[in-house]
Amino acid sequence: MRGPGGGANLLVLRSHNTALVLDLLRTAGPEGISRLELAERTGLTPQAVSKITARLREEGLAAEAGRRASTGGKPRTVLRLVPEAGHAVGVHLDRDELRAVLADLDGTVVARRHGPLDLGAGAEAVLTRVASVVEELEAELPAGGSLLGAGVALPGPLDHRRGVLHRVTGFPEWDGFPLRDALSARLGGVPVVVDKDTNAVALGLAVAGEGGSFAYLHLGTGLGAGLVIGGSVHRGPRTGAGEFGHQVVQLDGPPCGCGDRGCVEALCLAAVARGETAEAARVLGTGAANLVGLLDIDRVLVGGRTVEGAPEVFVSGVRGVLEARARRTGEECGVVRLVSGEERVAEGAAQLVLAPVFGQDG
Amino acid sequence: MRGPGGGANLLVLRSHNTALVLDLLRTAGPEGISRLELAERTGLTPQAVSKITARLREEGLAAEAGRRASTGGKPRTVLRLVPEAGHAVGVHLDRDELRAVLADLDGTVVARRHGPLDLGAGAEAVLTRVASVVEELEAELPAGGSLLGAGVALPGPLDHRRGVLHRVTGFPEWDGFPLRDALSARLGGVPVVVDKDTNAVALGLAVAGEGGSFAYLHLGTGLGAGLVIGGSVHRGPRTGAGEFGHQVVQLDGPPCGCGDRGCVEALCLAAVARGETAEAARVLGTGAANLVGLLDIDRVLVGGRTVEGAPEVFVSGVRGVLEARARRTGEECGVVRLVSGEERVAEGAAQLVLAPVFGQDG
DNA sequence: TGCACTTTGGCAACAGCGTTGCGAAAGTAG
DNA sequence: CTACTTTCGCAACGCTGTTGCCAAAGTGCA
Repeated sequence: MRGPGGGANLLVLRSHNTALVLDLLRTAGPEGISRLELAERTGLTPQAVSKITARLREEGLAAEAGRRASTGGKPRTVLRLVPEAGHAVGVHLDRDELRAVLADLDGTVVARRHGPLDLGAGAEAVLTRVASVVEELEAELPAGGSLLGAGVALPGPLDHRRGVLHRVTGFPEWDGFPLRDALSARLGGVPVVVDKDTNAVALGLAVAGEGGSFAYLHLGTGLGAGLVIGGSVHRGPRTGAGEFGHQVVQLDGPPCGCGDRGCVEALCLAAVARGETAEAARVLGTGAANLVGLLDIDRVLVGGRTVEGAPEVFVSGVRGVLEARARRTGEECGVVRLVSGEERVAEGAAQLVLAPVFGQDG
Repeated sequence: MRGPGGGANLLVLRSHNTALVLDLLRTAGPEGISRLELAERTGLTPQAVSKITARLREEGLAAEAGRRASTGGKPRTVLRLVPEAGHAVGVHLDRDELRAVLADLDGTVVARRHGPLDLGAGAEAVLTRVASVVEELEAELPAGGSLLGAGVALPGPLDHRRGVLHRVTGFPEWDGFPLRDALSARLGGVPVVVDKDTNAVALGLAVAGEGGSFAYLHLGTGLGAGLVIGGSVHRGPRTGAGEFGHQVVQLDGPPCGCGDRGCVEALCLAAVARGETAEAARVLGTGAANLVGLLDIDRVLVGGRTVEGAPEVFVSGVRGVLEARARRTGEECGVVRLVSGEERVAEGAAQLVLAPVFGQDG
């Protein structure tokens, strides 16, 4: 909670606490949560919570949802988030495919689009395509519903803060393209947020309740990572963090496409190509263990097309390396878990817009 | 800025803004800073700043320090921090040496102690020694001065949050020793903070104006790191972050004391032992490049006894690897700089107590 | 020397935040 | 039906930063 320059005034205070309450309402789901419980969880007084929830109910963001059983007195009134109070579009641009979802405040997908895409067709063509998909989904908004914005997730390294792409691998014409502003202009001023696909997935996981600090490692045609530290996505000063794939784990090893030698990505994919999946998993695990040691994160999650090919091998391989390390250091081991889902990136992209409402990723 | 559970009330708001103003006063140094400048920098209104500074002056933490030249109107009154309003003791426990300093709010050292130490003499003996040194320094407080607390920095891995040591390398009897609470009890309740030596150095650098995100790499008898991300020391959920030395950069490489193979520490120190300093620097640089890529940090700083032996070789070696990586990724290179100073760790330890006053590391 | 102007910064009134005191509402227990 | 417990809103309050206004303290020009 901080305004421009770090100073906080009463408006900042209010939006901070409001976002906090909204987040607890969202986390509680359809069963809802009582005012007193909100007070306990936030550390605010019950009366403050009452005022905040009264305002939220007036604005249509929250509503009553029945009552709890009595514990000897007046039963608690249960409140819930009204998910239809706001929507966001999430777009996943891959090298050969486009997926887009319309999600409500709760993150629930209420409409979807998908089809082939040629990133090489040039910025203008892709931009037109994306804009029309967003408008199609906007047309499916429930009556009276409003679109908070559109989130776009795509591979290459990019500047999240300015919404500018650099070096989308294999497509030099995208270099320096101001995707955020261009798309926002096409959409008539609708707010647009742009981020790496791995960051979108990591954000989606964080919002879905994957607490604390964790890393999402994505092994597909390349190897990337999304880092969540203390509940928020870590992007770094130049928003280029998460360059996991070109971490060197074999000094003077085999050359990598990036120009260096012995990168995790090169070693891992080469092992996969040789059919040595277990070795690939061990290499991946070594990189993960380095990450865990440096940042002391709680968990590592692995995913991506290549992992899907042999999930058990990758999970147990990475887990093996991490557990061996944990036995030496005495620290709790970062647990490894497999995840999947076709629309995961698009849903995470929608969260780029939704999460700030709940005080996350703002 | 957040209270228990994340909820923020007016008290939290006030201490946040007060700390912000105090930090700007500290940063401005003896020349001071005007109210209007404080308002611009914090984003608060001039009137709010006036109220905050009035309170600080009443409490003796701030004072007027002359006036600026007029720019056509009433000249600005300049305010400054009163460094004597608070002091902290910083203690550096090394394997064979103890250094302690008494620092004022500004971080200026006003008294010092140092002498040999035997960490192997056991917890009780060392505790008595440390307590007496702290009391000696407390006696040197200026008249009316108060001691805010004592910060203790030492090598091994430890639990910063609970103030408990684990595995001080080579001294198993320290395992699980609750240093913070034990020392605090000896000192009659004076607040005590405990942290790794590398974290103390990193914090000291951050407070001294080393902005943004950076890593301090310490190469002495071992290899450790202190990470600062976005202005605050990153310790991780279990406060074990910064295990830089046992990052694997050579799969199946030579065995390390930790039980793994190909760790940066082992490779680096082995190269030093062979007299191949340039190779040691290249290995260190590779580990640093991995870190820079993962976290997208701004700068890397290297130090420690081994580095002091051939500073130019290490700096240029690490810089070479980082610049080569930057040429490939197109991202700005994390600059490498050499630092030194006998009391640096002890000064940083004092900042473990002082920094929270200024809203840092709290 | 005097007057107009600019800039700083305090005083007072204010709006809005969470807090406290109190009482109505809505249950259970006997 | 009565006593008790628990929830939760209303009203008054204290404290925050904000706004409107004016005194203070300079410069610049006639």
